[in-house]
Parts: sequence; C-alpha cells; structure tokens
Amino acid sequence: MSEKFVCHPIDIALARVGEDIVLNIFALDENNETIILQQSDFANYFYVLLNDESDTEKAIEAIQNMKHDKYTVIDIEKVTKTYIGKSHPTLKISVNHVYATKPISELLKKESFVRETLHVDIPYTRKFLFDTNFEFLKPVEVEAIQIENAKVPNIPTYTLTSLNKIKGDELTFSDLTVIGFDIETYSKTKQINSQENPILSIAVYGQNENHQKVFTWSNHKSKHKYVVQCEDEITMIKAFFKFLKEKNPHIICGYNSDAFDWAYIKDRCDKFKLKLNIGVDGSELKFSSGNVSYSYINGMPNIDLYHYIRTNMRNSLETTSYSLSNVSKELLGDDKIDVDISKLHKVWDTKNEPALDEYLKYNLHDSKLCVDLLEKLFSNIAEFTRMIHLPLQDVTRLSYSQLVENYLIMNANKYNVLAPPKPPTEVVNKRLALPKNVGAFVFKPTPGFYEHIAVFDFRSLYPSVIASCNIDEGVMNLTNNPDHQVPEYPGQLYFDPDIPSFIPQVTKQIVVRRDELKAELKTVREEKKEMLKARIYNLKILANSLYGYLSYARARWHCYECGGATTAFSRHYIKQTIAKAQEAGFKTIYSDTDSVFLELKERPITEALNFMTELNKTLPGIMELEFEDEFETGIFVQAKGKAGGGAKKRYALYDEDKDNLKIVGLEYVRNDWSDIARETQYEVLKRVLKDRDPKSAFEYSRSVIKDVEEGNIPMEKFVLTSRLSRDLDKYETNLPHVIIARQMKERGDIIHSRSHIRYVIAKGKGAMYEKARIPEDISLETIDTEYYIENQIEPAVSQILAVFGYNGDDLSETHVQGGLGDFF
DNA sequence: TGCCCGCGGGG
DNA sequence: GTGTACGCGGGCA
Repeated sequence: MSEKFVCHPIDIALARVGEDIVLNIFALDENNETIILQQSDFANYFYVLLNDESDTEKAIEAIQNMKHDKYTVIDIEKVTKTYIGKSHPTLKISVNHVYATKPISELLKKESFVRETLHVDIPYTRKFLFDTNFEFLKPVEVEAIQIENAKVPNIPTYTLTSLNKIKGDELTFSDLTVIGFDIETYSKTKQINSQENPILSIAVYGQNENHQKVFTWSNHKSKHKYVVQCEDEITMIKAFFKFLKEKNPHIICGYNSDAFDWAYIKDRCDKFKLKLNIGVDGSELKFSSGNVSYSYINGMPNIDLYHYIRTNMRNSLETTSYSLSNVSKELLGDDKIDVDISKLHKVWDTKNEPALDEYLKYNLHDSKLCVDLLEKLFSNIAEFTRMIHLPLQDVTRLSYSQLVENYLIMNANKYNVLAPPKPPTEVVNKRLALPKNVGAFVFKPTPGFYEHIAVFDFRSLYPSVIASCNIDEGVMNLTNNPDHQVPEYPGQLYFDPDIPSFIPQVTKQIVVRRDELKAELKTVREEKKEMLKARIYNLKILANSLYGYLSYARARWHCYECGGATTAFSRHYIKQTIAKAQEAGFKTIYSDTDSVFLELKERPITEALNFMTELNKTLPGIMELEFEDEFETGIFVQAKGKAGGGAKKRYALYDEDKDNLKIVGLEYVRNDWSDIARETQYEVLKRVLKDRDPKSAFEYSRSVIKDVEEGNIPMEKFVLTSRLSRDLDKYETNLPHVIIARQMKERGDIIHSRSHIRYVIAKGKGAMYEKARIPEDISLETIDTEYYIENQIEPAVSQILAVFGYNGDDLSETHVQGGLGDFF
C-alpha cells in the first residue's frame, strides 16, 4: 500500500539488495524516528561529447549495438550542454548498473566519433542528490510503500516512488538526539599501539541524562552513577554498541574520532573478531581509503569535530592549535578537566579508585565538550548541508576547495553546463610547476601622524572581479578587443564580458544573495537570525574560496590565467581608486589588497562619501567600494630594519565615536610580548591618538622606564609566554621556554607538546636561555631591567614616538643629559 | 631554492 | 567497488 507522508532526510548511502545496488535515504519521520527510503530506479549515467554533429545518428546506432559482457546501455538521449564555454553535440548515456559507467565509458572512448566522456567521475550518490535537488534536514513529501520483513527489523523501510521538496522548517539541533563520545586507552608512552593496549573506558554524552554513561571494565567501586562496569573490554565495547542500537541517536560526534577513536575501536574489534555493525541499516562502520581516513556510519551522521574545525574554521579561529582544550576554550569558554593523561596507565594498574573516578569524569566531560561544540557549530554545518546538497558526514569533511567544487557541480545542472573531469596526476604536477601569479597591490604608508581618516574597502573584491570582469575559461581569448584586455597582460589575455558564463554567474549569485540576506537580517524575527547569520557566513566562505579554487591544481575548473586575471583586475581597480581619490584632492595614506585609507583633515566625511558614490558609478558589474569607518586620528610607523618606507599591516587608529583604539599588527596585539611592553604601548598610543599629546606620551614612557629601574612594577608584567611546538625531548636547540619547560617538568609539572610556558629574564651573563627563570623562582631585584627596557619597552614605543621626532635613545635616564634639552 | 619527511589531533 | 583526498613547516643539500 502506497503511503504519502512528510519526513526530513538526514543521510544517504549505497546498499546492496541481492545483485542490485540501491540508495538508502535515511530520514526522520514525524515522531523523529529514523526510517529508510529505498530508491532503486535512478539509473546511473554519463555524457559523451561527439566530434562532429553529423556523427550523432551513427554514434547512437553504434552505442546501441555495443556489447559489454556484464553491463548494458539502457537509454541514449541527445542533450544540449555547454562544456568550457562551447557547445558540442552531446549524448546522455544511461546504464543498467551503478558501477557500469566506468567500463562502458572506457569502451566508448575507443570509438573515433567520441571526443570525450564526462561525469564518469562524479559518484552515483552525488548525481542523484544534485539531480533530485532536495536538501538534508528540510522537509520532503514522499510516496512510498512499506517493505514487509525488511532487513533491519526495528527500522521501517520503504520503497520510494516519489520525493518532492516542500516548504517548512528545517530540523534544528534541539530536534535531534545527539551523542558525543570519547575513549580512553591504556598507554605507557605517547606511542599509540592499538594492538597491544586495551580501551579502558568509553564515554557517551547526550543532553538527556539517560544518555550520559561511561562504560569501563575497571571493576572498581565508583562514586559516579553514570559509570557502567563491564566484565572485560569486549563486553564494554558490546555495551557501547548496544547503547547506540537502543538509543538510536540521530547524530554521533567525537574529537579526532576519524583518526583515533573509531580507528582504535575498529582495531580492537578486528582483534576480537567483533563486527562493528553499528550502521542504521546494519552495515559496518566504513573508512574511506587514502591519506587521511574518514569514518562513516550509514544513517547516523558521524561528525569528527576536530576535522571540521581544522579544515573549515582555520580562518575564523584565533587558536593555532586545534586541541580539544584550546578549541573549547575559544568557542565555549570551557576546558577539559585537568588530569595528567600520561599517568592513566599507572592509576589503572594500581587500582587507585579516587584517581580512576577522576579519569572517568574527564572521559565523560570530553564527550560533553563534543556535544557542546556541535551545538555551537550546528547552524553552520546545517547550512552547508543544505547549501551544497551533500549529507552531513560529507560536508563536515570537505576542504574549502571541495566545498566550492561541489557547489559548482551542483549548479552545473541549473546552468546546463558540464563539469570538467578531475585532473590526472600528470596534469596536477604540470599545474603545480606553474610560477605563482602576481599577488595583491600594497600602497606602503609614509610613517606619520594623520588626521581624520576615512577607510573604504571593496566588498568581496576577488569574487566581485570574477563576476564583473567575466573571468571564466569559457570566454578566455575569444577576442582581442582591447576593451576586453586584462590589465598588465597586453596582447595576451582577454575575457569577453558580454557572453554570460558559468563561474561568473554562480559567483555573482553568491555575492548578491549574501547582500540580500544581510539586508533581510535587519527585518527578520529573532529566532530566524542565527540561521540567517550562518547562511551569510557560509556564503562568504564560499565566495572567498572561489579565487583560491581557480588557482588550485586539483580543481576541475582550474584556470591559471583566470587566477592571474583576478588579481590583475583587482590591482587595476584599487590603483584607479587611489588615482581618482588624488584627483578629488584626497591623500591616500595606505592601501592593502582591497582597502584604501584616505586622509580628510578638516574636510567633512560627506565629501568622501560623495567621492565613493561617484566612483561606484564607474565600476563594472557588481563591484562596489564600501565605507568601512571614520577615524579621528591615526599613526603609521616605520618598517623595522628598513629606512624610508612605512610598515605594512602595522598601524593604530582612534575612533572617536566609539572611543576605541583600533590597533593592528603592533606589539600590543601580540601575546608574545610582556604586559609591561604591551600596556606601555597602549598608553602611548592613547596619549598620541586620543589626547594628541606626544609630549606626555614621551614622558609617560620615561616614567615607566624609571619605575622598571626602581622596582615598582609587579613581577607578573615581566612574564613572557611561549608555546612549545612539539614534545620537549624533540628540541635540539636551546630556547628560553624550552629550558624553562624542562625545569618545570623536573619539578613534576605536566608539560605537553603544546603547553604555554611562562618565564622571565633575570640579570646575568650569557644568552637568553641562560637568563630565563621560572617567574615564581626569583624576586623583583633579580629581574633584568636592562633587557626589559631595551628589548621590550623601547621597541614597543620608540617607533611611535619617532613619528613625533623623539629618539629612542632619549628614553632612558642614562642617555638623557644631552638629549632632553633639544626637545623641551 | 628545491626536495623530502613528518606532523597534526588523539592516550 | 562511486571522494583512491592534505597542506605546511623544518631540516638538509
């Protein structure tokens, strides 16, 4: 009996039914229970480009008569598609089996009428998703017939007859049962040995209290009620699997679980000959092959947060280390429980019960952090899965370039274009050998103090250029019309702006859509805002990745000239902006890539805004200069070690309206400088930019130096912090923080490869590493004041004071006699 | 400068 | 058997 109902797809996977391969779409029904919808009549296919239009009928006949020992062609259709800007006579070849595209296309390639076969390398599942066009987590209306005696007893399974997108709300984090998990293993060294060493505990955490458990086989009496004692390791692993089967979470997540937790569990299962069949359809956990292995669970989206955060958020996080601790601190304001994991094996062997309990608590907390992280990131992940039309398990593992590529393939249908094949290794190597394209234009600032500064920048510069200058391989060098020439490529490179082409159109749609959503954000009701913000953020990621994608050697749509043209046009328009500002009487102070800093002095901001409006009228397509902010005063400093030019990316601006100092690149924003240097620099900047009183800034610097010399500054402000980049025993050079870390370790402190090490510099002879001390070990009298004055405070303030004619040498009392009189 | 190697996260 | 997939930095020649 056919039924019609609404459900929300969450995953998709291939499944074998007898000899056939079918698609299992996993969806949540109206009770949020997982169901399986089996799709069996979507034929796999590929495209054949023919050499000659007149070959068409001959080709169709030849293909119909073609013999393959295993597979057959079931349909041939004449289609009109564009491939890299050109239209070729094209056939769509449908085949009788999922795996038949490759062998049949190989046969066809031998035929003289075949120019090329395409989309053979687009996986079947993706073709289905991109053709069907539904979005995960969004409602669909299906017609389906329930299968009696289905393979998996407790999961209702249907044969799908139709599936249509309908309007309605997407599933959100709170609609879903999410489990975070984490394992602890026995290990005497840092070396991971999954053959020798057992898993000691497995923690699961869900927001429902019934979903919070730590399975272990320690056999000790625990004070925690969430601890479940099992007989041995095998029983514990089975208990974990049973938990998953019973609770049937919609999503499971871990931290580095692809490379560690799941891989370890897999190894232990292999050792014990235990089946890891935790898939909703009864299938085993799968690993993708290759350099980095990803784990998949059919029907239960399995997310490795480490992987997602590292590949997808590296531009939006401060932290440079993606340890669970650092990431949790930054994203959640929470941290791991502080225990020394390297001592777990001892505690386990000696059955120290309170200590064991602490490790189990730590285990559970780690899995809680996973859930909290997923909650925090879910709206973005959910947006990606809807935007790219790929399941959660895929989108959370895609790099930026793959995100772009899949978005393009998805859009290929809509624009009726064919995707180029993945480049073979030799092509990739050839592309890698190409010289780097010229980068962005930087207008170096003249060191100095400036008044009334307007900052403008081009909205999404590179994507706007791609869209507006129609940069696409398909329209490259079709003409040699001088109006279409790329700047700096005379006689070499042209893009015809009048032929609508694929990549510029998709790019334009991304940029324009993002703008529309930004406007919508102001009017939309509160509960929709988070979703909208996620979408805006994702569109930005996508837009910003496009330029890099064109230059990426493994890209299907790689185009070296397009990358070069994008930066060339960008340099052209930013230089043009500077020249036009000059004509309008505005002095450019600084410009980097897409931004321009203009000095207005006493002229009102409206004049600068008028200039912007006029300029925008002259720009092509969607290119647009935007007003960023207005600053009362600003300072640009000399580049270190170079006479003459100002430093790039090192300046400070004062925003009067917000009463805020915007400090870029200077010591104040760098956390590897001592507080005394950073705080003194901040006060100096405040006095010159806000109070416009360089003399007081100079005097202030001198007073701080005096305080340092007289011991009036607390020890804490002298502390320097460095992070270890590897294990302590792997350092061969003597660095101050390494020496200190070794001392700390000897005293019993826990030092790991990413520890932050605090130290101060003491009086004495020799190199820095010989003078470094643990801050608690020494008194203020022993602080090397000379070092802090000459190597910390002076470098932080002297460049700023130099702008006003003060000499760094005049800062210290000892040099003052001659110097001061000259200035006061 | 170019090549090779190993790391990241995890216990 | 339908993602056969990393990207960067340090050490060394």
